[in-house]
Amino acid sequence: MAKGPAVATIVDVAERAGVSIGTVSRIINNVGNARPDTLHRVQAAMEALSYVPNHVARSLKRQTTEQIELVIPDIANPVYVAMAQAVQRATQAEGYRLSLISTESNPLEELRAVRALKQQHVDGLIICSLRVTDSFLREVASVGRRICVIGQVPASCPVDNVGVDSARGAVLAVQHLAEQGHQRIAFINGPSGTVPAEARQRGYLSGLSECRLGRDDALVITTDFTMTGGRAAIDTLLDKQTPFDAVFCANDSIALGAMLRLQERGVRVPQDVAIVGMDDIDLCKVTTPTLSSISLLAGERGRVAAQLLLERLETPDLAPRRVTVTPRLIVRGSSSSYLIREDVPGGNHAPR
Amino acid sequence: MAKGPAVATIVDVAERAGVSIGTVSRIINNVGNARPDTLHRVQAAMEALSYVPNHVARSLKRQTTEQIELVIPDIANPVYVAMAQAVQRATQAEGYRLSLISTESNPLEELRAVRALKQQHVDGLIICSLRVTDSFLREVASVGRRICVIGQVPASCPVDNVGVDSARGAVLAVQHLAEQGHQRIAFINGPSGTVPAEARQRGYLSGLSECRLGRDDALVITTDFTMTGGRAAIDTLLDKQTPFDAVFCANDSIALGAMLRLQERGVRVPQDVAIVGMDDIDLCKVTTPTLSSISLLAGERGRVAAQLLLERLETPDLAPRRVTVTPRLIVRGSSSSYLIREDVPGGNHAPR
DNA sequence: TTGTATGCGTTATCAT
DNA sequence: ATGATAACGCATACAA
Repeated sequence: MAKGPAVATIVDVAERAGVSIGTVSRIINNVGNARPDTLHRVQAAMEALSYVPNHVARSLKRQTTEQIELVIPDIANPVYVAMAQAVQRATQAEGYRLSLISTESNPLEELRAVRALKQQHVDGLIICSLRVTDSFLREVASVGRRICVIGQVPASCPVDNVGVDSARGAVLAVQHLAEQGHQRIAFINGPSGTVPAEARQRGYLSGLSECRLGRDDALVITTDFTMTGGRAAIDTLLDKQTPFDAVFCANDSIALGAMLRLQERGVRVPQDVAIVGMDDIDLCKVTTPTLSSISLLAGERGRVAAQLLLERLETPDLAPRRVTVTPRLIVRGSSSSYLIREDVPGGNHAPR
Repeated sequence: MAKGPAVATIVDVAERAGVSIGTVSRIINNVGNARPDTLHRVQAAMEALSYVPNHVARSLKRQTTEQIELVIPDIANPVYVAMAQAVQRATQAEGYRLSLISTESNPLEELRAVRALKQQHVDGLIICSLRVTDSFLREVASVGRRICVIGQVPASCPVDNVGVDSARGAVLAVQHLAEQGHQRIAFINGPSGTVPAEARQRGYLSGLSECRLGRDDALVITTDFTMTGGRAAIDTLLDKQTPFDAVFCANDSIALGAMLRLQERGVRVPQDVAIVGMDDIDLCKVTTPTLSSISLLAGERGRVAAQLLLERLETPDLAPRRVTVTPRLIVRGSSSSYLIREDVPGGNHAPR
């Protein structure tokens, strides 16, 4: 199925130009010298036949595809989009083509991607996985070193990886809210069982104790990592009648949904309830009020991952390296009445 | 640079199993029959060497990569993401791998993508281009038929393509607003010069005349296809002091920005000003109020494009086909006070 | 049922 | 400076 059309090969060019294929090949890759007239004849032949080198054959011979694959869990998530853009910039600059695969968190798709590397389909692989299972790691290990994992991998797994201390990020959020004078800080988390959700919960709790705030399980809600999830969580929280004066959300989608729902139900943000999200997606900058968030530096992680992979492709027997980036707090209107919105001159947030 | 590591080939397997490479190959592709014991020996050898077929060599021999490439202008735009997801589903179901390229509207990148097809890198190509230039079309034509263009291509270009009548969509928006009793309908358009912007402007104008509404150039603003653009446009409009009771925005990002800015400046949506956007991105469903929009059926277009391409790969000498989808009006809260929000039970939009 | 040999389109190593 | 030829790893037509 799906054979390509007949197309000129290097043999055709050589024939038409009346030279050997060796000569043509040398000219294509401009290695060695060619006499001006043969050069000219060959170029004319290439033009006439509109010859273009077959990349598959070239890859087979050179044992290199000049292609890198990036695997992300969900292309609909702006965080991974930012990551992809950073990776693309970095790899493209080095002359590699980047192909992007979105697995929709389907482990089978992740496997397919790793197999593409085994099959020499691509030179290297950057994979961002939410659930780093043992079988996944075994697969990764089996595939050699031309891989870089974005996410948490156990120290025992000798593979390049770049992670982020998201628990630390959660601590930052809680600290910030506490500093603003909030005492009862709710936490809307994603589905338990995923690595990110666990880490954020840990961070939330240790943030509370660092700030000497009491823990109240009624303030912790688990939901989906979506705006709809955030809306629902606020309804649950409000209907519980448990008072709260701030919410930390495990990602920005939740936070956005939560903020909208609070406003719909007549709760003012940030005056009545302050909100901090996590991921720092672009949308944070344009809502009313703008949304404070913990940046997990998705773009930065992508950039670093690309760099690690590119270095490894150059020098395959480097020792495995592991990089961890530190989250940053981005304060905006949803957690600070004193803040003028950063992007729109003459914003609408008057001091308290 | 970047050679792959040494890995078992079919020769190694044959040697270890004590059979010929022909036999191994036949077993791999389970064609013909093999005696149980040889089958077993070969499988054992493959296991032991953890053999995996080299996809590049296979592609060269079979003249097929089983890979399709999708080229979109901007991966940060939810519309293209929806399109990509649809294409991915369709191609994956047929056993093709999809690799996604985002050109950031860089014509050079589009060229690179088309060249990948020429180089037999991929079996087929779906490309969604904003500015369909002559040189682009020449390139496309030169590459054979294994391509499907999403967007407007002149009838003279014999290539599969799927388009959408976005002018018609704009008419729908204006008609709807007029039916709601609005008389002075502003239009916030994207940068002039792009094909989509031109079409939407045409549609807006013919919508006005169809509804016997006067045209007022003061009500037409040109800006970026972004939320920030929408915000700025509203400021311009409001400061002009030209009255208006509705806004049609050339895409949803603009519409979202416009709605937020109106609300910030104390204008109620939809009571004071109604809004209709275009593209129907997911975000429309979760704002307050929800945003009416014209769906351009991005997913549908992706699905159809994939189908066209797959059919062509099966049957290369089909005549070129061209499909045009018809936009749909999606009424939500931003243009209808009577509407209860569709996604949240007990929404907050009381009848007028 | 299995083995042998040739070619897919390039590149690279030899001679010339 | 150029030509001939052997790989790259796999699939297949043909022979055994």
